[in-house]
Amino acid sequence: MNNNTRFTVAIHILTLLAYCGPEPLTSEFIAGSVNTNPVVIRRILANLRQAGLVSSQGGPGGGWQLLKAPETVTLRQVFLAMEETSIFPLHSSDPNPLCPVGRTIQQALMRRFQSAQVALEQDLDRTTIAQLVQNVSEDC
Amino acid sequence: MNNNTRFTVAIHILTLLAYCGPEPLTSEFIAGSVNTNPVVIRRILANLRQAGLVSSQGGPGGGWQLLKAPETVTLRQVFLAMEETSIFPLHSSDPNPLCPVGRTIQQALMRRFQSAQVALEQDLDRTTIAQLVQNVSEDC
DNA sequence: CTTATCCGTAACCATGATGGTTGCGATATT
DNA sequence: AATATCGCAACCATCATGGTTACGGATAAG
Repeated sequence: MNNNTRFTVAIHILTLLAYCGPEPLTSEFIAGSVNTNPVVIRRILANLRQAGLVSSQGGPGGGWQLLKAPETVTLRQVFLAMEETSIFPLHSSDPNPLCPVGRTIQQALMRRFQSAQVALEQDLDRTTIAQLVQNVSEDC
Repeated sequence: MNNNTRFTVAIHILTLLAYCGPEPLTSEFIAGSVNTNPVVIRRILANLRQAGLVSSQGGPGGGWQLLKAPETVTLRQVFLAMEETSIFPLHSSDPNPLCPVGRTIQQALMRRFQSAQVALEQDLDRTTIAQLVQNVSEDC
């Protein structure tokens, strides 16, 4: 499965935005919590903005804000905002079309993988950013 | 999510073994269907053997055979045999422990991701190698 | 209007994962 | 003995990923 941490960081960012209240947070501040470079944060936030989850504002006092109530943002929405392709990639080189299995396996797998991804997304849809904020607060 | 094709190739191999009947198939023959190098095939088959799904035999006339009826082998078993770590990796560098969110987010995420993975596996468990063989046959 | 912030984005780099390849020893069949 | 096949280590090219620098543009504060 995918080996990048963008989904994890995206959730982290949104949880932080929800936790720290309505004031805008700068990418530098967020990077301090995530422990990475501000540009990495902005790259991910660009996707979240494209998905309508956050807005950005330049200049002093600027930064990033949530556009939706944390109760209404599910992990599924975040997952989709990251534009991951498929959770399971197919063959790196196309299989042998002269083999009955090679000729047909990819189409069959695409259907199965799609089904699995739907199941995954349905589970992700059951968790909201608000719930994660709740978790953090409990831990204090 | 993970970006490797081992799961896909593993399913391909097992489907081929089930489709081509009980005679052993060589890694070279399998590689011809998958369109890759025999060593790549053997690497994946080593995992499947470790999981008790196939057996291997050296020497002329040797090769690989299924150890279980295709009706009893689900995609979940294949998935687990590949020993993928977690479908969603956590941060590459640990988040800031001085931040309330950074300090607690990983544990919360591990729980959520675990839940999502269970949902995924449950869906994978609904498909057997026999069903994939059926798909191939229909297509002929 | 000038200055200090802050975002937006391109470009580059180091690192690691992945798949492909070669080589050779071990094993089993004939 | 000869052949076919696995087992496995070693190496390599390619690519994805995250980190970093750099710089232009926009905006708020004074």
